Amino acid sequence: MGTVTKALQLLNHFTLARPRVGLSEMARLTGVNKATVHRLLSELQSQGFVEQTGTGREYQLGPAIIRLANLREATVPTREVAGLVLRRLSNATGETAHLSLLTGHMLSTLAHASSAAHGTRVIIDDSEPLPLHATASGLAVLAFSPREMRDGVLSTPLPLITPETLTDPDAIRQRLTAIRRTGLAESTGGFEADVHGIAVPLFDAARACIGALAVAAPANRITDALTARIRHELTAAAREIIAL
Amino acid sequence: MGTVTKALQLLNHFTLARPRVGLSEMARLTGVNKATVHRLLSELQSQGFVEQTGTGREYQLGPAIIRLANLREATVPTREVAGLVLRRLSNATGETAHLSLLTGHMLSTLAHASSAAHGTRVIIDDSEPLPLHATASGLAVLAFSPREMRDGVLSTPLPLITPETLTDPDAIRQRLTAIRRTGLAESTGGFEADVHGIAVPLFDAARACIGALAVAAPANRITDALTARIRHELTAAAREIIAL
DNA sequence: GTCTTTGGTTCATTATTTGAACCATTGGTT
DNA sequence: AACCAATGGTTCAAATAATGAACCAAAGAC
Repeated sequence: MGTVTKALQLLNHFTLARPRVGLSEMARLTGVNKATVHRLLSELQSQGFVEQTGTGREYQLGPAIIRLANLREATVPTREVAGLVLRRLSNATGETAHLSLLTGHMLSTLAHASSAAHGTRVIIDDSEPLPLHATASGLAVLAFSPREMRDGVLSTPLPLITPETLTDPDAIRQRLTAIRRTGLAESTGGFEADVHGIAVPLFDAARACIGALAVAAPANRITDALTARIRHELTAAAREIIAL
Repeated sequence: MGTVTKALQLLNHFTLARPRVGLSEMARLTGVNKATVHRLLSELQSQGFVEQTGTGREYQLGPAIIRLANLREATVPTREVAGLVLRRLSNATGETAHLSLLTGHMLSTLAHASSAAHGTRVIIDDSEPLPLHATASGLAVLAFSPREMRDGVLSTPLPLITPETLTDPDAIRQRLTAIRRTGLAESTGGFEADVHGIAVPLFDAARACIGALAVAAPANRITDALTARIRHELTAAAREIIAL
């Protein structure tokens, strides 16, 4: 694994629940030598990708990321375009819709929209990475990704996120062939308990799978009629997205 | 220079004016070998920090940056807090205020606010990096940074951005000692023609200079009364910011 | 006061990065 | 249609930078 990759992966250990991470803790989390972590963090810090808090102890994400995000938004207005589609999709289904793109071996949620149709709804956290094996979106992407990628993901141990998470590689492969047949992925409670997700894959101009569009609903609200409606709206919305 | 730093610096060559960059062009822009650039971009791509457009030619900033920015905003609400102060500052002065933080050898603008008091106003682009030698904010930071940093910046050739840009290291050093005395930096037209900037440095809990707070006004509107007002409001606002 | 953990540094060993030269492909020019 | 000059991408020996065990000093915890 390249040094750059290693450095960038450090950033993935900052989460909502753990926004600040100390040097030793980061070494423990990543299994990388402390000296190495220190050098990588120093380089990230010198470029503003992380910064040290207050009196200089723990590390947290830095301001350079904000600047680059502003630039990305200004030049690649995916999010704006996606916003329109997502709002329509969430209104049409009465549920929460989100669009997530492949970044490394996980999905980054680009944008989401939820409907006011019900008092309860699924909440999406745009800053939380989605695992490929435990979400409908992830399965959709996995199903339509190149074989090497699939093998890469399924050959590493798959974390159990909820008691319902599918972690058996063979069982997942079976699911994936079914998904390839239908073009639709579904998953219940594999990432968040009581959440049912339905997702379709998204492709770029070179026909490579780059992400997924999904609708998530509270599991108890799921009926055949609702899934049928969601499936229909999803495929329609996906066609719109393709015309980026 | 470390490999990670080199990779991260590639990202700085994406700008509003040049959002997509090809492999050869990036090699030319950075002076790095094409093969090296290719490997670095591949690593950045594998983590979603850049992506290739459409049929796979040029590179552009990737979606992972958006996810991290969301996370940074959610966990380090600097921008929200800064927004309040900036709005007050811009209202009090009738001009445009912005807060920028040091990232590497440049400043990243975290947030800005402008006033509706006049028909003309300075426009701030949050995605544009500010050079240290050509802006009031940059001079403020430079003046209060450690000597090694100052020497590092002033020993490399300083680009002429407008005809007015100060590029002579000795002249700049003189300005910096004056700035250290007053605690205030001013600059006219060094970065954008007809823009007058006034800035104060910001420090973290360890008393290290981490950025600057600034007010920018059209040069033709500048009077002694206005600069006095801006200076007063700036120092007041800076005190608020310190209490992050 | 001692013990443990923290952030950070050192330096010989090791593995990765580097770049000149090299393809294959595309798009423009004559 | 032949040619030329770009492009994105690849190869491999040589050079360089990354690595990690051991080591500090400082700060909490007990």
